[in-house]
Amino acid sequence: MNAPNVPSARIDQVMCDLPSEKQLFDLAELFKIFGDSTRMKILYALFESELCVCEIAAVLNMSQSAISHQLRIIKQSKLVKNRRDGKIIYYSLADDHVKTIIGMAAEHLEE
Amino acid sequence: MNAPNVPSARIDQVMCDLPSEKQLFDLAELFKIFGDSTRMKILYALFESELCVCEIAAVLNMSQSAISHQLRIIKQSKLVKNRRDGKIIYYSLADDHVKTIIGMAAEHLEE
DNA sequence: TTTTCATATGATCATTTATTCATATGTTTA
DNA sequence: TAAACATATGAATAAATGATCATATGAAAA
Repeated sequence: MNAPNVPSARIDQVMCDLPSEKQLFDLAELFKIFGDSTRMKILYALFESELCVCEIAAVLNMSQSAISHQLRIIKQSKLVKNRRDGKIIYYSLADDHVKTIIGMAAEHLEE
Repeated sequence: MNAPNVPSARIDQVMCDLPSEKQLFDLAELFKIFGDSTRMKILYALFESELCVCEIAAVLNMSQSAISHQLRIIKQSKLVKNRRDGKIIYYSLADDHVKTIIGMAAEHLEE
């Protein structure tokens, strides 16, 4: 059940070239954000302009609560930021990384 | 509970600029691949060179079965390919998209 | 200050998912 | 052909996750 005829030196090599457990975990956590249709829709909606929670809920035709829960998750990853204007809270993309990352993935799918 | 003082025209605008339901779903499905530590480790291990299932299991210190199940999922997304050499099956990255996509995400985390 | 509106959040439930175990498939070697 | 090896796969289980409902918070308007 061990690796076959391969010198274990090669396995050690690959092993120690891996990023740290924490780095790998953080990366996976970040990608989890994109790995859900609802969150993907929210991010795409924000491509256009900043939107408040109500508007996002309207655009996705989902409940305010569901959107709010998802926004909380997305916010943790620092992919979006928000600002308050009275009782309304506007969300927007934090930077261009979102577009770039999604763009790369979209490219893969086109082939 | 509807969007506040915002003309619904803006909501319609954003709505119809969204990619199709299927495109959004496929994108999310692709990102799900990266959204798990084990699969992330497998992909990183394959950055170096092609590896057989046994080797990957050794590198990640996990069971052959667990790795095989995950490879099946990754293979569906066409991110990896494989070739058979006798009883050994070698897996490798299908193209450079994996590196690019992960690279972009890693950049986001570095800030 | 009471009401209303926009958003956030805790609990719950149903679904999805990752691993394990047992076993099947397919290839090589004795 | 039988035994050994590498990989794949189905069933089962525990843990994670997303939506809903009810309710809390916080700000503006009446």
